[in-house]
Amino acid sequence: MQNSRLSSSFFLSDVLEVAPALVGKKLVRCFDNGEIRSYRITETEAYRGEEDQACHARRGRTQRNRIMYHEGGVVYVYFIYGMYWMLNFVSSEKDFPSAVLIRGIEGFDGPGKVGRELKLDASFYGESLLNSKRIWVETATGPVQYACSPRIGINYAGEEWMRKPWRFSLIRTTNR
DNA sequence: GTTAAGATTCCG
DNA sequence: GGAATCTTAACG
Repeated sequence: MQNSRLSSSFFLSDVLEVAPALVGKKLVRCFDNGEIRSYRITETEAYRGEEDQACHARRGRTQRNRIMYHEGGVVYVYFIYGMYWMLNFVSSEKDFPSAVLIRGIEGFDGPGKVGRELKLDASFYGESLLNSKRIWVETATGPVQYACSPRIGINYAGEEWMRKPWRFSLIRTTNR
């Protein structure tokens, strides 16, 4: 139980398996002052391949998205709207660009709030979830139910891609 | 070198 | 509905 950090094989699967599987897992963050907090992941979104018009890799490899072509298990962060750091976990095999956007963690609903709470910055770009001392993901026990729905904020991607039900939200049943 | 737009959130 | 705010990408 101490050593329940998710391993490489978890992140090497297709992003459409990894994204829903992350719902309900525990995101652990060790801050610079030594404080450790863990949060249950409540909402994720999948971005999959160059053909996905909502994905940052839709125009091929660039300076910003190059980490998406890395094999699964590393962090992809980027700054947007001049205010927010978005947290993503790269998945799948090397050279297939895909990532899971962490849209919500327990108590912090919304990708911008997640980044702010976790005090993310550019230094997390490419951080490995497999051996980082600052951020990683742990397994959680018990059954998890989630709902699928269309992704948010991707109007530019076109009808076909806007419709994909690639957002995964935790459903609370008994608790609360 | 310059410019336009974005996986959002908060406030009015 | 609009502002906040800055990086990236797409020009030239």
